[in-house]
Order: sequence, then C-alpha cells, then structure tokens
Amino acid sequence: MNILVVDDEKEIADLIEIYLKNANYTVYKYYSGKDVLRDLERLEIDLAILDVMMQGMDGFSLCKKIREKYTFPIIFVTAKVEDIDKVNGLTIGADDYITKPFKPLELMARVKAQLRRYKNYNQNGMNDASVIDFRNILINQKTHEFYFNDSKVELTKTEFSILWCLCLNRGNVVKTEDLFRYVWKEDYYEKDNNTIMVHIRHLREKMHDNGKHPKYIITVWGVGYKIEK
Amino acid sequence: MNILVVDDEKEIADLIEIYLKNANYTVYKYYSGKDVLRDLERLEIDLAILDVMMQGMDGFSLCKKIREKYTFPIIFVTAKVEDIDKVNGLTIGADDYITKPFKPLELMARVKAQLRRYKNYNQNGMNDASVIDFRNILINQKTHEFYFNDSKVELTKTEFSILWCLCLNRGNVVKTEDLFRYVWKEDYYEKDNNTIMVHIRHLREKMHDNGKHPKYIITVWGVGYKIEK
DNA sequence: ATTTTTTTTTAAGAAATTTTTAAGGTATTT
DNA sequence: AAATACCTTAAAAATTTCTTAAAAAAAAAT
Repeated sequence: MNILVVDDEKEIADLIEIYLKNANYTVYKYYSGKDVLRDLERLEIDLAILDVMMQGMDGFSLCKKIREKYTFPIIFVTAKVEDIDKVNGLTIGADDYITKPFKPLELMARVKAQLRRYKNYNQNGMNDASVIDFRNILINQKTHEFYFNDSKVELTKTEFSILWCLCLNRGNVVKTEDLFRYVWKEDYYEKDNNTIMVHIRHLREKMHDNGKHPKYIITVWGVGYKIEK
Repeated sequence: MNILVVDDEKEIADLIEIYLKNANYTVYKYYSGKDVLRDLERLEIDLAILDVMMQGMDGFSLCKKIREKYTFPIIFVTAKVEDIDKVNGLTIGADDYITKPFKPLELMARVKAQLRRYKNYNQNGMNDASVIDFRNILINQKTHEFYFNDSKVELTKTEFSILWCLCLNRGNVVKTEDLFRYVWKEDYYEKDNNTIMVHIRHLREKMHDNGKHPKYIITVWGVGYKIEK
C-alpha cells in the first residue's frame, strides 16, 4: 500500500514515516504541495496524510486539487484545533481530521480504518479493474475508450461515466440517485432525474438500442437502470 | 438516507436526532443493541452512530455483530477518552470515533464525510446481503429480480418491496401496519389497507396463487400477511 | 480575447406504466 | 344475523419515463 505524507515540518513527517514503515506501508514523503501535484499521477497513492498549515500551497488547497482527480482517503493532521477548520477540512473532501499532538497509535488505527473502508468494504476486485469486457461491450477506464461490437464508439465524459457505473454494477440495478451521486459527486434532487434520462437516451442511441425494448441499458421502473450481464 | 442512532442516554440520542433530521436524514433511534439487531435487516441503514458504553450489549459488541453482515459506516460517540479504546473501536470495524463532549457540527461533518465516502467515492455496499432463496422462491434485491419456480416474474417497485418484506420475515406474520410503513415509509391509516390488498392480489396473481386457499402469501385474519418458510 | 464547436442541462408535451380509489361481493368472526 | 375484515374488478389518478428541441455552459479553436 502506498501512502503519501505531506508536511513541511520535517520532524513530524519523519515520525509519521517511521510508524507507517513499521506497519509495512510504502511511504512517499513530501515537504510541499507543488511537488506532490507534479508526481501524483505516477505514484498510485492509496491514502494521503496532509498537514493543513504549510508554506506555499496549504493543505486545504492541496486536498481540493487532489479531489479533482482522485478518491483515495485523505487524513488531515494539524495543529489547528478550531472546530470550523475541522468542519471545513471534512467538507472539502477529507475523510478524517486529527489534531496535534496526536498519539501515533491513534493515527495508525485511523489509517487502517480508512484503508479498510477504501479497499475491503468496497466491492471486491471489480472496482480495481480498469477494463470491463462482457457481451459485446468493452470499456476501458484508463484510455477512456468504449468498443461496441468491436467498433469504437465515441462517448462524452458524462456518458462514459454513466456507462462505466452501469458496467461496474452489471447485472444489478443502479438506483437513479446512486447513479447521479457516482457521476456528479453531489447531492441528488428530483429534477436531476431528467438530466440522467437524456444522457441515457444518448447512450442508447449510440448503441443503436433505442425503441420500446432496449437490449442493453434496461429501465427498472421506479428504481433506476441496469445493464444485463 | 437512513441513519441509525444507538445510545442508552436518551438526551444524547435525542440531540443527535435533531441535528440529523435537520439535515434531512431519516433517523432510526434505539436505546439498546438487542432491539437494533432484531430490526436491522429491514431498516436498510446507510450509516450508524453508536455509543460505546451502554447497559446490556455494549457498543463494541454491537459493532462486531453488525460487521458480520453489513459494511455501512459506523461512527462511535463516547465519553471514554482512553486512547486504547479509540484504537480498539477503529480496529473492530468502526470508521470514526468521537469523544464527548462533541460539537454537533463536527459530528455532522463527520457523518457527511463518511456518507460521501460510502456513497459517492466508493461503489456502495456490494457485500451486503441481498438474496433470499427458499421453497421455490428466489428474490434478489440487487438485481431487482424475482424467480418463481425457476422462471422470472416481473414485479413493479411496490410489489417487489412488499414481497421482499414478507420474504425477510418469512415464517412470521407481518402486521399490515408494519408492512405499510416498510414499503411506503409514512404513517398508516385504515384506508391504506385496501391499497395493500390490491398489491397483494397482484402478487398472488403473478404467483398463480389466487383462489380461496393461497399457498404462498397467506392471510392472517385481523393481523396481516405471512409467507411460509 | 473572441468565435466556433461540442457538451450538458433545462423544459415541456407525449407516452407508458404503476398506484390508488371506489364499489360491490365474499368470507370469517362474534 | 350482524358486524367486521378481506377480496375482486375496473376505471381514474398519479407517477415515471421518453422524446424532442432549444438554451446554457463548457471546451476547443481561431
């Protein structure tokens, strides 16, 4: 497991590193947010521990930047004890927030809890794959390509995200609300329903699957959509 | 979203409930772990907030019991400030651990962070039990499919919900009022009785079980319905 | 910086499906 | 026999989805 540690106080970063390495994690240690963003893509991080108050880019800004592309757990570790900071930190995308001075054992327990949630409680295996291949569908998340009957079909970002979610859950119904939250990552309201419907229609069109009885993206009345295995 | 609150100190449970309801969550409030375990299957909980020190079954034991079957996030709220308890709580399957006196806003931020992780960042709860298979009935909540004598029978959302509730409680009578509240999630009045009856009739029809002596969905006079094991 | 193109969202009417109501009937209990 | 609870049927009402087109927003190109 690869853990990212970002803290401009070297002693703290070193201390955290010792405990993490002791628990057999691979540690990537950084002293500035800028350097992190430069390397993030190639590191394949599973969890990040960020300091809030850093020179240059602060922890909150870094967290926001990370969340634009990644969903691995983020834990803030900070000397700031203001309640409003905790609330802000958790609101902008962090999963946990610990104040200094912290007990290393507690930090480790929280790291393990977050990794368990991220890796184990997730649907096993299925989620890690970046290619899903079944029936006459081949969809690749890494390359953002979709092949249907061996010919490439161009999808927009939203269309791809919807189809990917349905394929991840192939065989199972995805509730409209869950689908919305997966794709848009924000709260769902009734009116959003129509937005999804239009995208579904576009997808069906691109799969030549419009008409009364779609063969691929199937409507489950009052619940959501599913794609049969 | 359905949130479970378990605390034998009524005032705390009530306080938490107020904040949760204010944020538009549905709250199921319990004062003992035993009662929770009895109802858990039919509640469809998305997140739990548990007190650690309770009379009878303590929070840790309840957490372990829940984790045998469910993966929704669990947050401990407790007066125990011993570090070792935090570590233990997080180790046995909890996702977060807050000590009293806690700031309600912080609790709410942590609830939201956990739900975001569970519902938006992760694919949600693939592991939670979703298939019931007995006699010649096979009902799958994830795929929203119902097989009767090995052939697929299409059900509407309400029909499915009713049958699922009866199957969850197979062997036992489900009171009309309880059935209504499970399916419609609102208060029950006499006139709703007829609505249920019509749906039951449709179900019986689809199971070729109309007539004087139904073999599957059995009427228990003056009480409700049951489906025999 | 502006224009063009593409994508996403909104809106509104139509179509399809599901749910509820209502009324008359049947079975069971007291 | 009366009262109560349940069943059946069909039509009305409500809900949900589909379709289409245009507006708005975002991205790409000039």
